Amino acid sequence: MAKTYPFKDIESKWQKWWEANGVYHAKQPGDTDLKKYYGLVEFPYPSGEGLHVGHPRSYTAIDIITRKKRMNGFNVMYPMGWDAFGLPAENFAIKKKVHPAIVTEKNVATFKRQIQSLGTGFDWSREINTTDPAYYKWTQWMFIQFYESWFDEAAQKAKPINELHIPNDVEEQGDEAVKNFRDSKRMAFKQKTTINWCPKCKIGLANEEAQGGVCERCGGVVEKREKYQWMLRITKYADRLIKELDGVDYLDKIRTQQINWIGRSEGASIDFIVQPKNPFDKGTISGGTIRVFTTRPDTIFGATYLVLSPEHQLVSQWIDEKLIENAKDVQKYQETTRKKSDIERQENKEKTGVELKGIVAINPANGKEIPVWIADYVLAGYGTGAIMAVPAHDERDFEFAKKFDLTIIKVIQPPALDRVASQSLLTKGELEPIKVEPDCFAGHGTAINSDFLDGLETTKATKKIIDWLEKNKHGKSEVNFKLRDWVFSRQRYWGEPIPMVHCEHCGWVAVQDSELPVLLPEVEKYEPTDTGESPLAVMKDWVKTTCPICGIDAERETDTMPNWAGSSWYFLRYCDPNNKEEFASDRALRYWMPVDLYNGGMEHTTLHLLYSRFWYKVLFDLGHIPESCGVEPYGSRRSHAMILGEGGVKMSKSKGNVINPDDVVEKFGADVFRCYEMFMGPYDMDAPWDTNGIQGVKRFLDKVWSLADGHIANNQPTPDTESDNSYESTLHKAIKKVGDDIENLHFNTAISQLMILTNELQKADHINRNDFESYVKILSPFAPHLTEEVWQKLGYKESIHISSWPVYDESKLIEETVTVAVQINGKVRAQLLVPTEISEKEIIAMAKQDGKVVKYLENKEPKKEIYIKGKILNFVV
RNA sequence: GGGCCUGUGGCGGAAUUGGUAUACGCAACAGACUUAAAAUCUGUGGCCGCAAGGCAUGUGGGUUCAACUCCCACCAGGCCCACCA
Repeated sequence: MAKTYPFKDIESKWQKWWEANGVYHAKQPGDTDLKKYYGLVEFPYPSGEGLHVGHPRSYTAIDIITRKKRMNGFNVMYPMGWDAFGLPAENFAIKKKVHPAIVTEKNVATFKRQIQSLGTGFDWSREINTTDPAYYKWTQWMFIQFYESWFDEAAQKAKPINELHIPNDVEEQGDEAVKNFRDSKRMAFKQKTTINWCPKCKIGLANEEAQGGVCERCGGVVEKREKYQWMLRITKYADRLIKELDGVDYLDKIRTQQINWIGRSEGASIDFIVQPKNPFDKGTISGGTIRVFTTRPDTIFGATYLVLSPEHQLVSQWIDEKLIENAKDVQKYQETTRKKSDIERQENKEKTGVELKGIVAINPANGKEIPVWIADYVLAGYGTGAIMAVPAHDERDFEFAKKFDLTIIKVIQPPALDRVASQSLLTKGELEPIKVEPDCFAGHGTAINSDFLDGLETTKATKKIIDWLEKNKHGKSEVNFKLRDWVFSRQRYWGEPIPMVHCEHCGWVAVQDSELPVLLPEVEKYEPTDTGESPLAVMKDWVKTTCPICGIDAERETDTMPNWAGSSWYFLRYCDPNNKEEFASDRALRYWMPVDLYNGGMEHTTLHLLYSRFWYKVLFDLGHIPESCGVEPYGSRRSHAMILGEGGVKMSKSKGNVINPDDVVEKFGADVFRCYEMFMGPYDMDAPWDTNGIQGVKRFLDKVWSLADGHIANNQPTPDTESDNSYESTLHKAIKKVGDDIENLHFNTAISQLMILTNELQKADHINRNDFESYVKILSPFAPHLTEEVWQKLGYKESIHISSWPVYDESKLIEETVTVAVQINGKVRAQLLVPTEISEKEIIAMAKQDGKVVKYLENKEPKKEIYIKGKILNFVV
């Protein structure tokens, strides 16, 4: 009587029925009194490769959770859409001369067909696409909100630019000064930054196209080039992006990765006065001040030289002022650094540098004159782009000092020794403590002695020296971040046009709201131009426009937005996807936000997750998101893992081990596919694909099918309530465990419990109708098609997926008898089958009668008797 | 170099607060049905040993009546960041 689950006849039938009946369509506030549940998976980039078997793993996982929530009585929203701007479509367009929009449309159709064949309960009435002008209109509108706002440090929030107070001295300098002041504060601003430039292809590359410092297209080495780019001031939110994580439930590793990426470090900025070395010039020409950042100001007595990054502004300035004696060497070094690729920097960490001859810096603490160098181990982009080198307490400085034979002064201060660097240097025996000689303080103002910090532990010493620096105006305490501002320009075609106009007279001006969206024009060539400008730059008709303020001829911005733009706010659009007046109504946002559960890959933890949190906070601060939604968009964040090829290696075309979801669905059906992906291992861990493993899951569902078949065949018309059944405790245990496991994303153990229950039910000669229905219900999130078919065969006209989740009976979880293991000195020696409620006294007495126990006790009286109810009885002799 | 994670049978993996290690599934073996095979069903199964018993959760220590679980040190593998002062 073995029957195979006939998925081919069943699955597409129910998929159509569900869609036609709107089973998964979420109701808007006002149409329902139910509480909401918003489950979200990262929307895919519809690549030409089609769906990967990794996609369904997370789609199914969140599908299972949202199905259960719906059965628990929530108004569930589980939407899906397309993050469809991006490089692959554009590169394909360049190669094959097909419009990216056409390629994208085709890919979306494929993805949608594939996802729909899986029976995932997405609300397709809310489908969105980032390349749809009706969508990117709002992406552009939001960019303008960034442009029209500034960050108020005191209030720690973004505010409209017209609330920016203009200081009197700026106001006195006239309109131009006021305008510049405003522009310098905007959340979106244009700035010169370095981009990756491929000299062979003559194009600017995105970071992801220039991985490892090599051009993705030609394999050539990528150079750095300076270009004006639109930037978003995410660094202003660095503190809040860390602090406000406290209010959300993120997986620990996601939280720490975000915090590390932002990279907050506390320390001090210290000013070193620079002077010409020649004593005759002293006092006549001033070299200015070099500001450095350090996390260890307490080691200042060991600072024996300064290092600037080769790109440091002051270097060129000094050359112009003819202060540098070896200007030629210095310029040569600057040039080599500029040409150095990231690869070279990474592979060769050998220290290089050039001394700036002709100038010296004064250590403000002890007044000593120290040399100034430039070296590429100091990064222009971090801190002030300059450091005080303390070779005795920093390994990099130490290496550098050894190589160029610079002074190394060990600060005699025990607390400094706890630093890993100095410790390892000391144990290597390479460092002899050197006491600073008193005569080197001579001549330079407010010098103090290094005894100043003696005996203080690091934190106290740091505080004391900062106080001293502040009092004497040599520096101040400062916090620095690794996080950089967000480079928002791309010289590409397939992205949202940045809605800005440049006017000779008014400067940069935002396009008026009524003119949005700024549509992507049709172009003939998708290649970026030789000058590194966007392909849009050659569209003279499109570029030419008039200034929204003064009306004279003006030009459009030709750069487009990065991929990350559309995905920074898509979860807001789902709340109200067809709204033509706003990106979403207040009412819809108040009801749906924040997202209850957001799932995505670890690879998006640092970029997408951070960007979208930032984007949301700015909109929130500006009042575009209701207060009641809170400052964070995602209430909880979880992460899926990868599905590997057979044998545990990454799936790739070149290895030929790619599994196509279509083939799996064709051969086994969607329910088997879903259950298999949930059963293969813990959800948050990588798991290899196993063709045999899927066979086992198929057997399981076949078993369920024939069980149901048998049950329905001798189905009673009315529900019976017979309750003396052997499977009962297993059933109630399963209701509890499957429910708990779903909430905790432990899908693999939920399925194993369902297998155990199925095996048990198979042995039973009679199953009560109520019990059988509970069984089908708890299976339904995993195998939605099969269970729907069974459900309707049981006579129901409504979907099983809107039925209610069964409740387990606590009293039925407890079995009447249990097996207790009896241990002697922690080793199991006997098993006793006893009534669950047996008392400690009784079981001890019983155990002592047991032959094996008697043997191992060897007539000795136990020193200790430990009984853990229903589990273990341990005799210690 | 820094951060995070993982080591349990032939394989994927279970083990809720420390309480019978190896659930569930795969593969394997034996049997039933069949002319035969597939499918299905029943059974066996950590390792050594005839057995009694002993040894087993990467390695070595520790805490405990009791450790996959907690602590310390180490080894192996993976991922991310990487000259971040």
